[in-house]
Amino acid sequence: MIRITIFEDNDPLRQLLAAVLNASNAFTLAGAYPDATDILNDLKQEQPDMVLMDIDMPGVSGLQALKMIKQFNPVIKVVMHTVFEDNDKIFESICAGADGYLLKSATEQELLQSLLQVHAGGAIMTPSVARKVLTLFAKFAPAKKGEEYNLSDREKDVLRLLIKGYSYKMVAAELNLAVETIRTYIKRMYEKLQVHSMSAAVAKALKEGLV
Amino acid sequence: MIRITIFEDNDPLRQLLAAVLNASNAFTLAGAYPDATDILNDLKQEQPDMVLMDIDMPGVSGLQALKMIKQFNPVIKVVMHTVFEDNDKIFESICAGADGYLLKSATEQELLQSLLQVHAGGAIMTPSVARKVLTLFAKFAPAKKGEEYNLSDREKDVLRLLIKGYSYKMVAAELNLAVETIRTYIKRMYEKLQVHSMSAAVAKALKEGLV
DNA sequence: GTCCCTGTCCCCCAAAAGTGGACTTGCCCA
DNA sequence: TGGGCAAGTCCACTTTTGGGGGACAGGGAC
Repeated sequence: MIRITIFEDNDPLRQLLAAVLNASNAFTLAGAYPDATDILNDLKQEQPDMVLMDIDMPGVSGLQALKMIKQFNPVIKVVMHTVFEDNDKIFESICAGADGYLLKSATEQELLQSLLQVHAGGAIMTPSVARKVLTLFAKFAPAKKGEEYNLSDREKDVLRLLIKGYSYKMVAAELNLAVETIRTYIKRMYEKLQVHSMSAAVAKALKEGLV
Repeated sequence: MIRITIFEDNDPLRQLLAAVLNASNAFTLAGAYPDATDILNDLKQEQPDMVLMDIDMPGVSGLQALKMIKQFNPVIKVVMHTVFEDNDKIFESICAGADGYLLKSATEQELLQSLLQVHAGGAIMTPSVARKVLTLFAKFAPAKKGEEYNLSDREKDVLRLLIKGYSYKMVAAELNLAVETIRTYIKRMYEKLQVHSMSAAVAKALKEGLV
């Protein structure tokens, strides 16, 4: 039996969820609270395997609660539960280590199914949320690799060090080369990248995912 | 009826998929191919609403095919289909705009269900893939932690321009200020960021999502 | 009121960065 | 088999930065 704790400020909904989970033969309710004010104590006492967390709660928000849970014990799976598809909240939840993001519009079947899959080590999102995640992802990550600047190995070495804030001297020391040599690498690199300063090169490298 | 085209080099599997899709009353098979060598022509002739794409095919890979489809017509939904949970391929697929990423271990029910949800505008991933995506996401995205450097508005302005490769002079010109003023901002900023060069400041700003 | 942060400006000076050559070594290739 | 060419090594010269000072007005904070 999977021990699960619910945080949900809406009384009827919380009772419904509790009933649904208790009725299933896979879950046993460890606890059900209308808010997360005393969450750490609740968790310590009940030791749930997972938590179903409403995002919008008075007092401690679901997001804060999520962070506290993951800090307390990252093994506890946390599924966020909300009516809104708010990009920022989705984004924050994911970054805070949420294991799932379900809309309240999901059916009981879907909910149970999803919770089981999370317990099995997966992560779940309703398709509309998944769409947003993928969109966000594609926007954030795509260090577009399209541009190929043909930097030589040495040039990339140098670039990596520049990104760490090294000066010509420090790079030279690090690579056991003369400073003058470094100057040339950088010079040629600037030509390839079409920049004229370290900061521009570093910015380009980080933004386009070179190195 | 949703028009769908299949690319799958494994003959029995392709035939099975075709049969399953044809048997459902939601889909109609627009085409089924063992490879994507002539994909653009295939798409032009059949005008499918969506594509189920095997990733590992001889000749044109599923990844390449995905990119071609999205370039040809981004409206066509593409669901990637594979046996492997390969991080790189997941990553690339997402960045190339895939609308879903299904493992071949999914049941027929799940497959049909998922394709329907994609057609409805969602995105789908098997839970294990979703887990990887979330992990990648949390790693890639915004290291924007609580680090607060208390940069003033002007300092942030300057920082933004430095990231664009501007020199002190250019920043001064852009903001209609004396170069000496810019020097002061940058000096104070360096102290706050605890760096000693433009490149280090730019790197820090980009890595930690300041500005 | 005084203290401290911001915004604006100034000087000086040493160090670092940016640019223009120049030389050697390989390697590709015609 | 000699020319071209990218990469690796180095020097000289000019500009830009970085870090050290100060100055002064306006605004909150205390």
